[in-house]
Amino acid sequence: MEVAPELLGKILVRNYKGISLKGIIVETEAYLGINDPASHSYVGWTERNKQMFEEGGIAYVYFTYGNHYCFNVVTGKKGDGSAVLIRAVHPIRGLKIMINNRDTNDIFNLASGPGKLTKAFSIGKELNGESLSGRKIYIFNNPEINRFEIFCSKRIGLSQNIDKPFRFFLKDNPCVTKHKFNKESKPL
DNA sequence: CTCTGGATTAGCT
DNA sequence: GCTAATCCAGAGC
Repeated sequence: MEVAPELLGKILVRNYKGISLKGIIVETEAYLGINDPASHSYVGWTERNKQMFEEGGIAYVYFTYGNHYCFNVVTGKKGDGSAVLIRAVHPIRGLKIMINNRDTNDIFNLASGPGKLTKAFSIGKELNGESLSGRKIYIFNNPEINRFEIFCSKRIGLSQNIDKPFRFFLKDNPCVTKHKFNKESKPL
């Protein structure tokens, strides 16, 4: 829970075919682990969610709706099952590759959603369990941006435990997903 | 083994 | 705002 807003403003880097794809993280959601009914880890350890129960610092990537991958940062201690879903980033480098991956040239639409960003950054199940301080993909502090307004709202797309304000985003950033929850959001 | 629904998106009305 | 697309993990039998 504490980690999700801290990831905002940091830079996600994906080294893909020798090129660095970079984006500023602008939207995240916290999934607390085995006590959070909305979390995949709520049901306990399974083949699908096993990476969530590892020590934090690795990726949990899963496939959903028959079409899309979602990218999470595992944040807990071993056995916790907690993770942060990266919902959107603001692309800043490697735009040509992302445009090619996404079939759109609208910068604000390239990675403005969990399925969109995995496609733009070419993140698939082969990165499930990958270290986030390794070569293929990593996250680092952004030295330039340190002032921005963080808002929070309910999490999107859930059917259980839907009222917790565990979605965090940079206020007014154009790459944050458009959603009715935005207007009922409030400062963190 | 079969069935169901999902941490979504794009495209149409 | 509504829904098809499209697959697989989890649950039930």
